[in-house]
Amino acid sequence: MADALSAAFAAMADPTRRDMVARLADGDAGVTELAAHYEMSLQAVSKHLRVLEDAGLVSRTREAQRRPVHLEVEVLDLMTGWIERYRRRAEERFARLDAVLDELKQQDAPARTRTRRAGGPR
Amino acid sequence: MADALSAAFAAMADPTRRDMVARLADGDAGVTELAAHYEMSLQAVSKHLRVLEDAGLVSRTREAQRRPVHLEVEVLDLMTGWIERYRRRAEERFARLDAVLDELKQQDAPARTRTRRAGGPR
DNA sequence: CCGGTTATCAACCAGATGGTTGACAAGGTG
DNA sequence: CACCTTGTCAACCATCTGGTTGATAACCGG
Repeated sequence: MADALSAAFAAMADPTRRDMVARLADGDAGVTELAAHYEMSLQAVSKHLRVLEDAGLVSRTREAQRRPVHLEVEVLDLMTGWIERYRRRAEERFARLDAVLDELKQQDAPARTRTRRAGGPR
Repeated sequence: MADALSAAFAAMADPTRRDMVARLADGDAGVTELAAHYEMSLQAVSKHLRVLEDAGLVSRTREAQRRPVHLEVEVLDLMTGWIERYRRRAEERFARLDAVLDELKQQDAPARTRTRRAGGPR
């Protein structure tokens, strides 16, 4: 998997793991405590948590024999940061495109002097 | 896969597909045009685009024989929306926790009257 | 009409993923 | 100590994923 973003997105691609993240947002929880909400073995839940941990989305602070799972928000920020970056680029482009279209419309309406074969902009 | 979020996150979990999204943010592009940037067969690129399309991240507006690929930002918003929602919950919780700790510190310092066995708030 | 460009479909393959069961380690509590 | 709770490790299995190659479809230029 290598890069952090791939691991993070992959971790969030599973509904069970997203639900775990949602629950952990409201407070730390033990593995068994989490497992109570899902119809799968404790081992499966443990594996899901390992995936989240490897992605850096979660940490297990060992506290005596309890190993409460804790949500880490930094990687969440990494994801939204990436997405927002390119979302913004796309939107700036749309804005520019609209500007050009407006300009064309204004140039086109008054007079149509340039030789222009069938079908204007496309 | 079923739900939209799972498909979206899964689509973004691949570095090649994220790179495609990044490029498409700067403008629509054809399959071959995109494929030029990757060391893989055209078919593989086509499959990646299909994944993005199935996730709703991309659309193919058929325009004569050209089938330019176009980035759709709505699903990106869906993802950031989900993440930000729970990120906010976690942060509100941290804020509340800090408040409680501050309160405890102030109560604790002057006098320690309540019977309290080892390990206060869990 | 023939050939080139562009893109998809189909079959196949190796490796990752999500689940199972069984065994076991580590920490309190009777 | 014996035991129960909590959690992980290991092996196994079915399915999904990301890539390949080969064949085929759709469209345009000469």
